[in-house]
Amino acid sequence: MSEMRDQLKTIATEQIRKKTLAAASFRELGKAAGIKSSSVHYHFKSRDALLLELVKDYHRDFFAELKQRCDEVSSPRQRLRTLADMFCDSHANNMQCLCQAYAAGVDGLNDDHRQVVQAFFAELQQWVSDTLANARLLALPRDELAKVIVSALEGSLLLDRGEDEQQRLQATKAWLTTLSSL
Amino acid sequence: MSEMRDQLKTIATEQIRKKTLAAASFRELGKAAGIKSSSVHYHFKSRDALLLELVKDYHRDFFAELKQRCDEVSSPRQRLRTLADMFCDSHANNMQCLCQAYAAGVDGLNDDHRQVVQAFFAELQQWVSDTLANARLLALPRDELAKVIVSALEGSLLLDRGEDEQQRLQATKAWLTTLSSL
DNA sequence: GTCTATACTCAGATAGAC
DNA sequence: GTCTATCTGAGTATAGAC
Repeated sequence: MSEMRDQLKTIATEQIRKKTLAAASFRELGKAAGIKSSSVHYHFKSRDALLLELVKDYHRDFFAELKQRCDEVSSPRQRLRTLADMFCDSHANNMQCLCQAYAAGVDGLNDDHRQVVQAFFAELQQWVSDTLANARLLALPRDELAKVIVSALEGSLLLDRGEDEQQRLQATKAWLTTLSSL
Repeated sequence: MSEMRDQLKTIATEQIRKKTLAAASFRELGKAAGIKSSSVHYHFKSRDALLLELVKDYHRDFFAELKQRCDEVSSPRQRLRTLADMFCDSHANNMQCLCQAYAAGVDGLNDDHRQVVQAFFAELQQWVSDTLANARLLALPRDELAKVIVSALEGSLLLDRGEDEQQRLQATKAWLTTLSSL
């Protein structure tokens, strides 16, 4: 992979997360990287192909960071807080979740895109469910509770977008610590 | 208000909720209504003005329906289920929440838009908080729990988008019934 | 690898005829 | 109210020179 190629992907991801899916145009990417849009086509055969790569990279990088951050964290409660902190950090950097941005913009997306986006959410739910494995007294089956937790985190990040205060994110974080005898 | 004007607003809202914010262009609206895009400008002085009106109408209509649906519902638990059902119905109609679509597309929006969108979420949180007023044994202050509930509902609707199953919506709905001694 | 040039399509917006 | 015509700008994409 060339450096320019990686740079373009970095810029594209940032544009989408800070603005919208539509904001990552070949023209904008080229301008930000100092080349022409026609040159961007040398690196990516189409915009669809680029968008697909971005999700796959995001998926990989997200879980790499999550696992790294949880390396020394043993308690389920602390692991959930660590996950919530990743969402809070996104907000602090004025970034939405890439997959959530894709979900909101589906009509320009094909089946491949939808599939990888759902794969991200599914793995996130699985991670949360695994984290809850040793919890007792849960009001719901842990697979179901995991779906609620992921929805609440993604929803909080989206609803707090553009606001200074993290009112929903902090509420969700507080809620996570009350879930059970973790 | 002319009929064409109302028709254009109806079409625009549907386009945004079924597709994306960007899908509601003057050209598309005109085509769907059988007039030219230049004629749409007769009814709305700018796209920004149209978008602003749409949120205000959505806000009004959403709470009108919510209150109507809750007319004969007394128990807090049943009221929360009724709210969740409105989100499930949106999904069944392949619609996202208008305000959530706006939140995901903020970069094309101005301060006026952000303000009315946040007003919608704030009122929804207030409604949920009021509904929880008589609940006991909540793990969080009810204002905080209300934020989590709204985030979970909005997040569920978004993450389930494009999927046949309502896996997150149904999980969230089940969770709502477990909250406390409602 | 990057460029210019080009083709096509779409968007928002306005002027002026009817 | 709706039209045609037009302007400006942005987007994806390709061909071919360097």
